[in-house]
This record gives sequence, C-alpha cells and structure tokens, in this order.
Amino acid sequence: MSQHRHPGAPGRAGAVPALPDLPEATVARLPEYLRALHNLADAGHETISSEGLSAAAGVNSAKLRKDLSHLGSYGTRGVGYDVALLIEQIEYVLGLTQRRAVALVGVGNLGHALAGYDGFASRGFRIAALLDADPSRVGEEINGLVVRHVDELPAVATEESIAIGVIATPAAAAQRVADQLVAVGVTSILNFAPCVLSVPEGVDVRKVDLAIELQILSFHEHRKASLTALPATGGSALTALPGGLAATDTQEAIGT
Amino acid sequence: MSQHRHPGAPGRAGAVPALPDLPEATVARLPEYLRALHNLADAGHETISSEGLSAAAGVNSAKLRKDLSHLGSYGTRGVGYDVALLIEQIEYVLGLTQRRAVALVGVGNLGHALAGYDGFASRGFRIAALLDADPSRVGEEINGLVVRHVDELPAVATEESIAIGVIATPAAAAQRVADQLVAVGVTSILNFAPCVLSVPEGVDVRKVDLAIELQILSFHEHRKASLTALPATGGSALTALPGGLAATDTQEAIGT
DNA sequence: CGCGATTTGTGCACGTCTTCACAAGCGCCT
DNA sequence: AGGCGCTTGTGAAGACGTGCACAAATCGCG
Repeated sequence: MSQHRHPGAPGRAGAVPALPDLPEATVARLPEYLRALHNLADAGHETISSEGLSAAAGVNSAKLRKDLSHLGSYGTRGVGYDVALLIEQIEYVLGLTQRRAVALVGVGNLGHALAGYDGFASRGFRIAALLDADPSRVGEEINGLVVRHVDELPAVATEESIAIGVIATPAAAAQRVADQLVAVGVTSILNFAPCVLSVPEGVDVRKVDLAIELQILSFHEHRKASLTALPATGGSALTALPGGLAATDTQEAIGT
Repeated sequence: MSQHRHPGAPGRAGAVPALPDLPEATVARLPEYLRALHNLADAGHETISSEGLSAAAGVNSAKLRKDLSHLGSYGTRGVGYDVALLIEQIEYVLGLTQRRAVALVGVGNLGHALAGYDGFASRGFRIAALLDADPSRVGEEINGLVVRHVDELPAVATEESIAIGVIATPAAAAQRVADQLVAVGVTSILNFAPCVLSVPEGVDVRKVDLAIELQILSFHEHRKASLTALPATGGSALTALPGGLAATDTQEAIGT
C-alpha cells in the first residue's frame, strides 16, 4: 500500500487514468455491490461497513473488502465506506459514467421483453435501436422505438455509437447477426441464443442461456433426491447437505 | 480408473445409483455439451471426438475430457464418444430423464416472454403453472395456460409436483414469493429479480440479472477504450489484448 | 498377428479465487 | 492527550479450476 493509486477522479474528464486490471471474478461482483449500494443510498445510509454491504450483496465480507481494495483505498478504518463515493467509483470503473447505447437484434418473444425491460435504462444503458430480419416485424413500434431491418445496421451504427450488441434471435440466425455486429465495429456482445458464437480476437461475448440455468438446478434437484433416497450414513442427509453443493455463483442459505 | 463406477443405468428405474459429486464448474458446462451433442446427433454423427465436441461447445478439449471422465468412462480410445450414449448419460446425470415441472411467478414483461419461450419445453422442462399477484392479470391465458393468483401456490403444488420455481417479479416482491415457494416445498429457484434472496439451507438459488451482464461488458468496453487511448508500450494495444481479458465464462475469440 | 495411427483418460504443475486471521489506522470518549 | 473499540486492508494458506503432455487403449490394415 502506501502509494495510494491515483483515484479514478470520475469527475475529471481529463486523461484516462488507466484502469487497474481487476480479477474477472471481482468484475463480475461489482455490479452486485453497485445495486446494493444504490439501495442503501435510497434508504438514507451515508456510510456502510463491509459487513453490512456484503450482507446486502450476498457475499463474504472478506471477499468484498478484497474486491474493493482493488479499486483503491476508499474506506475509512473504524467507520466503513462512504456510500456515495463508492457508487461513484464503481460506476466509473464499470464505465457507466456515460450512458452506453445498446443495439438489440431479434424482436421475437424474448427480444420484445428485453426491449421493454426498464432495468436497462435505470442501470446505465439506453436501447438505441431495435432490429429484426423478419420484414413483417419491421416498422413495429415498441416502447417508442421503431423496429428496423437488420441490414440497416451499418446506418444505425453511423447514427449512434453502438457500444454493445444484444442478440435475441433464434440460434440459427445468431452467428450471422454476430458477424454483422462485428462488421460495424461492435466489440461487446450479449448472446441469448443457445449456440456458440465465433468472433475475432478482441471481441467479448457473454452468453445467457435460460435453459442451462434450469438444467443446472435440475442437477442439484436430482442430486438432493438421490441423497435423501439413500439410508445415509449417520444423520439426516437433508440437514447434512455439504456446503460444497453451493455453486460458485449460486447463492445458498444466506443466514437469516 | 480400474474400478469402473457402475454406470448410471438410465434405463433401469431401480435403485438410485448415487450420483458422483461433480465439480460445480463441470456441472455448469454439461448443459452446453448436451446442446452440442443434440446438434451433432441431428446432423447424423454417431460418434464424436473430444476435439470435435469441444469445438462445438466452445471449450478446451482437455477440459471436456476431464469433465466427461467424471461421469465415468464412456469414450472409446481411438474412436471417440458415442453420441447417443453420451446424451443419455448427461441427461441422466442432470436429472432430465423426467420432465420437470416449473412454476413461473410473475407474468409481467419478462415473465410473459419466459412463458412463451419454447426452449424450456425442448430441453426437458414443462411450465406447469403461471402465477401473479396482480388480480388484473389473473385469468389471462398465455400459451394455453391460465394465470392463477400467487396465493393459489399451495393448491398448485398439490396438483403438480413442482421441481423448480422461477421468479420474474419486480425486486420488491421477490423475497415474498421466494418464501412462498419454499413454504410449498420448492428447493430450487431461478431468480430474475435484481435482488439477493435469503432462503433456508438446502434450497438452491440461481440468479440471472440481465443488467449485470451488460455492466460486465461495459467494464471491458471501458477497459479496451482506456487501453487504446494510451500510447502503449510497443505494439498496438488492440492486438496485444491480454488473454486475461477473457472472462471465466466469457467465450472470446474462438479460432475460426 | 503385429504395428501404427488415433484418441481417451489422467498425473502434474500452474494460475486464480477464496477465506482466515491479524496488524494498521481511525474516531470517539474520558 | 491517551486509550479503547471498531473496521479496513492484506499476507498467507488452502481450495479449486485449467491446460499440458503423455501413457494406455482401441481400431484398422497389411
């Protein structure tokens, strides 16, 4: 320590201060901390201890402190963290100080829901365009936006600076859409289609597959059932569920 | 090795053969392998090498082999894996041999889309009930199912054996719904509401937060921008993107 | 029948993540 | 001013996950 890393200085729009390279596991948790902090701020808290924040975010308090320490030293010993300051810092690191434009491709069942999801707007994003390959869907208005044909992507990209592309098409169309997104310069893609996308180096793809989540739960369900079916060696199998069952990012049994 | 673990014998409905306890990371990948295998089967493949399957699933081949080895020894050296057999095995381990009933609570924007998502039906699940707390939504028919009031949950649970509960309500209502689900014996919950749920031990919760995924992408976007903004020491910063940027479950730059 | 090509299954080493435990620092009270 | 209680920040150890590299096993062919 000692050498205080220059704070991100989110207010100053000057030189970009070269982000600390955070462990990926930490990055994945920062949004959760951010959400919890906003709740705390709304509830009137000005400061919060690592214990309190970690409970609100559903993680271990030591883990939280280590995560936050990667951002710099923004806590006060004996007191805790300044809620407002920490929000500012995390939003800065996550790149949420600018409202990023999102292009959503595929306005079917799921895409329709995403287009209407207000959680995007409230958490730093703006749906800038809705696109679909189906001509019968083009022209439809959803939430104040008109659906355009996916081939207009280049035009859309010049009008708006698209930061992130969201793919909500059937699997068969996803790779083609990904290619089109990459072609217009998109380097971050959120893929809801159940398939693997191949993209050039430097492009990040995150995948969300609803059925996979259910299948993971199904495994644990199956496993619990097979455990209770056994006579078990000493002690009720149910109450003796090993903590190991708790998944990496599966929260389990938060103390009352 | 040597002591071949008795195969799951998915055909036999006899004694439950005590599932091997798989590493959580492996469990999370099995559904992806399963999807790839179904594709391969549809394409007419009878066997597949670890190399081929790993490419289709977007993972390292050594990792795939290690994952599969945890299930038992179902490959043939010099040949590969029998596609049909492997599908059978993975489905057995994941507990997909029975079609599990899912109760979906919250038929708003997102819930509506989930109710109509056919990916559930095609991958081992059956939406058995739609529930909502809003009286004005009760009675509505979606996809052949009538929305019932959430207070009817106990009745629903006696009619059907609910294996998994899906929460697609606003955050404010989520904890209450979770409590209700737990009360009727549900031990696996998929939570789409942006909040932490507290549940008793033995209940598994998985969370999907769409905004969080975007925020993680935003971080990488921000990071890439801050890198290119720097003069950089030797070599284009863009092409020199460290592999470390690739997240744990973020696929990146699959080789063509 | 034996040999070479192929592919699985896995021991081992490495890197990442988690958790404990505690020193260092801060504010408050006397 | 000094001491006490509280909380952060972090070193170190252990658990976990990953990927290489290779021995073991199987098939097909001569």
